[in-house]
Amino acid sequence: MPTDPAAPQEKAPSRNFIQQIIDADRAAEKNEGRVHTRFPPEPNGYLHIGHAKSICLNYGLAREYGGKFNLRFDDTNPAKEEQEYVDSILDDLHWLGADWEDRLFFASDYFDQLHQWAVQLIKAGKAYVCDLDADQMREYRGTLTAPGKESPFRDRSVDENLDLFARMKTGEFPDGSRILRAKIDMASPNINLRDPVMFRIKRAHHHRTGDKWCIYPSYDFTHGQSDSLEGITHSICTLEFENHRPLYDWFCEALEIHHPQQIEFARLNLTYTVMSKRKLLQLVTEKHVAGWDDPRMLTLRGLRRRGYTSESICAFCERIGVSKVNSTIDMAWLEDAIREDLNERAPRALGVLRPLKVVLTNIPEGETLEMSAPNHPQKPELGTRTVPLSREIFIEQDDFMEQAPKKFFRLKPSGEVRLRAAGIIRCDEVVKDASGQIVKLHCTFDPDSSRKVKGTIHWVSAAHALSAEVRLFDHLFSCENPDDVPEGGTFLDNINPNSLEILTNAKLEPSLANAEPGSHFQFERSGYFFVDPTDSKPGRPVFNRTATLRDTWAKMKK
RNA sequence: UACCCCGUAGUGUAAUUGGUAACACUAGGGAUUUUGAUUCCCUCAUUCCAGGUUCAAGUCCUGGCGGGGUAGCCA
Repeated sequence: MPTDPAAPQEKAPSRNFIQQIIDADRAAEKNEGRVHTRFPPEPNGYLHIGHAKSICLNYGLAREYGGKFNLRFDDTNPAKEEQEYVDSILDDLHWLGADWEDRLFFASDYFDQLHQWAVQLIKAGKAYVCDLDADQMREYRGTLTAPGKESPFRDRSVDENLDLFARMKTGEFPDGSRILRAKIDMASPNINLRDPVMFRIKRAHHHRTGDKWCIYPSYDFTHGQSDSLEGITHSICTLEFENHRPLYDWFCEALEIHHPQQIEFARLNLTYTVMSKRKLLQLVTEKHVAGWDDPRMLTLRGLRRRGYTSESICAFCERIGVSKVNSTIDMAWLEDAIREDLNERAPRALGVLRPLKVVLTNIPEGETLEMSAPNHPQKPELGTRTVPLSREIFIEQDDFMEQAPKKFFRLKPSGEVRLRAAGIIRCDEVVKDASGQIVKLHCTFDPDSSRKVKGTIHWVSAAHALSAEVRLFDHLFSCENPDDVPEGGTFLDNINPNSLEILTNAKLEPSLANAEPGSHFQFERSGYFFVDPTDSKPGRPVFNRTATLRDTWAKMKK
């Protein structure tokens, strides 16, 4: 049917507040209509899902408006930064799919320019060298409710400031003995404007500039200028920098340079996890997890190893939106995003996590039947594969109940159930050991599966099964907000002791022996699994459970 | 007790800039199903509170209340 151009159009997709700002800027032809964003990580840790939100936002905006996107490392504090982090961030960004083309920058590239600008501000009487030490600085700064007082060094002459700053640079003074400050307003209600630090003396080896410098610019004296130098139009950061914006603006104006607009949005919070670098680091260093790429960690490396795809993470970031409201997203949204992606792309397989042996008494010993199973029920074009069936098979322990409730559609004594892609079995006998534990089931197999049966279960032929290690993960914390602890407690008290379960005796269909590390499968009725890229060996894959399938039965039991 | 930001279903994001609350996820129902999966339907808010302006307020004004941020020579 031809579309009628006069017909009411689909409602315009809603615009978030940043898009609205950019729309307005472009309408006013600000920056000649250009859009240029950037992602500015400090290389002092690994990227996590919260960074992904920022990356998708910045990169997405640049693409949407046909603009540019830069990657810039904010490396102004050599004491905390390392090349290792630079490398991992580069790698994670590539994986995520962000493309900065040839625009990879480092704030440390601008140290000379920043130094020059500092001299310029000194000459303009807008910056001075202060001899107060850190404790004195704090005293003079005042408090949230009380104004600060001016430093006794505030009115030094330009020449003296120039001389002192030059000597700071040449290394004449010890660390912390002097500092270069902007001369703004010690009584400002915004503490960031109470003569903030521009350059500090710090003898530390920088991962890029080595020992060239012993003075380093502060964040506030670096960030806006770096944006400016790169022609950034919209400098997007998180809410805690709101109070820094007046200072960002002050430096751009005092220096009379291109003035990007800082825009703040709410950082991502998720239930059942922590997001701060400090806490993630603590989890790693105190060995509550195996490392930065532990599949339970919401670092990009952790998610990647867990089996999350970059597409699912971007879809998630798209779905959560962006605003200035402090909010906490339900972890279920992340799980939903990966299920949605993997449901499409993951080929199906049969895998029994906790095996229970079943003897199909009417199949002769040594005989192997070849069953044909679809690789994807909704995508016949993905074809089928052969799954062997023989006298002894494994089924999931949960799929048999001796005393079954009425709604239990699986196997029970004298009951029938369908074996996926095979046939129907009837449970004739429950075999137990001396202690009453169920050892195995005796069933009869009916290859005619045209009959209607309530339940269908997965299975694996015992003689052909691949025994594999399967790792199951749960939330790292057992409550929605791990930081919600009684007096004297810490977030570590809320660690979920059962967040990792390793199954060493899972039974998988034999085709999985050749599963490629880094590939995804759905074990039918169970979940999505990822072949661990670092621990798998040829012929001996290790599977990480990325996510379970939705399970309405499990919910009914509650 | 200072300044700044923010309050819309359980969660998150919208609402053509003053025109009668939408979308997604969750939850609860139902249909289909050789995965209790997928898919598909249905149900769930008078927008923090109180005044005010207006024919009309989630949107504007005033005053409350609530949440968050800020006192590194961290970013």
